Amino acid sequence: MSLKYALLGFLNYKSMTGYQLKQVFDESVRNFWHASLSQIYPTLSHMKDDGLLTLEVKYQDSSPNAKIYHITDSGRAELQNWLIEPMEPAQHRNAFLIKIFFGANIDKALIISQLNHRLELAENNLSKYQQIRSKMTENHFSENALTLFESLTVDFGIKNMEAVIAWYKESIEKIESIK
Amino acid sequence: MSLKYALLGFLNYKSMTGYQLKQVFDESVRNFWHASLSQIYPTLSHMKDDGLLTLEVKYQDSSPNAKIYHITDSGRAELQNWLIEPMEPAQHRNAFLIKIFFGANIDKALIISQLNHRLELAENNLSKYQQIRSKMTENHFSENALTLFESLTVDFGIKNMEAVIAWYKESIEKIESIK
DNA sequence: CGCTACATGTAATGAGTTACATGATTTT
DNA sequence: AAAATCATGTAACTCATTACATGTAGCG
Repeated sequence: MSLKYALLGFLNYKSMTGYQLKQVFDESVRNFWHASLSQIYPTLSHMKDDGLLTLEVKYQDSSPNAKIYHITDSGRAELQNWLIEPMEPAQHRNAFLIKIFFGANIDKALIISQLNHRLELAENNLSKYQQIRSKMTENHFSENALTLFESLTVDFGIKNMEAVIAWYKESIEKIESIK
Repeated sequence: MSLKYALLGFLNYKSMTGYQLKQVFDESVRNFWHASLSQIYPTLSHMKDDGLLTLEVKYQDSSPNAKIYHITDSGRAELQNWLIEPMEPAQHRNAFLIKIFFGANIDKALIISQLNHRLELAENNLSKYQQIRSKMTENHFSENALTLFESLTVDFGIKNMEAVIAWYKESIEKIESIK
């Protein structure tokens, strides 16, 4: 369960509500980690039970009471341990490659159009990531440890999109050239 | 549930037992899809209930009876539909990038050693994939539609490993250069 | 008048992992 | 004698998605 560690990471920077954590997720790590509110809320509550967080309730008239979570020493230790301890690379499943693997079963034009669709999406993603990266450079991001690491995750996205874009293009050509 | 479609894909080529399907998986698509026997068996049984497969029991003395599954017309149609219909790209989670994102919280040497470990693994994977690819070329693979698609999945793995290897190397350099 | 933001959850379902259970035959 | 191969499963658990449920305030 890495959601736990991502939550600890953000709460280590600043105490927040589940709702705010969702926003922070969506602004920063959405491209490689996403979590819904209906997953965040019970996870926070469970982490509180485990002593990783404490809860401060802020009473409000207009909205339901906001539950502000604070990281505890125990939570900080848990985060540290997770960051320090090496973990084996996850074996990602790729359903699209299953489709490609069995691609000979359908008309090649139908595969090519799916590849083209994904090529377009990947090109959009790439330019989105490149824009994020440019802004980081403008803002003198990645000149200190704190921001360097954030910029590396964007670089990962860029490298990845470049690789899949090249693969989409080559694959389309190869499939077109076969009789 | 893509396991279902992967099973249909293989059973479309040849009728098999769950045990044999596991072997076929491990020999061909393991690098982008893996399934355990304890997941395959109930899935096959469920697919049979749904009319996608029929069951032929082969009585044996030495081992438990082998259950050979055959794809039905309905199963073939389901496979076709899935192959034809476009699907949105999955949003993969990457726990390691979460670690990198919060990397400033720990000693940089501990991050670098994790990056180096993964770099080594990725280089091993790359050469493994390249060997598979060479054998395919030797065997005149990828000269017809049936084998071309299989070779494309290997090319994907190669492109991907090359990209992450470059990222690992750049990241290590950047982290080392920061004070 | 409807949409978005704020703010919280529960319940059901699906997908996958890990542990447990059985047992003969063949290979090292 | 131990390990691998053949061959089947069940049960408990984790992680994540989707649907459902509630309600105010402010903006256009």
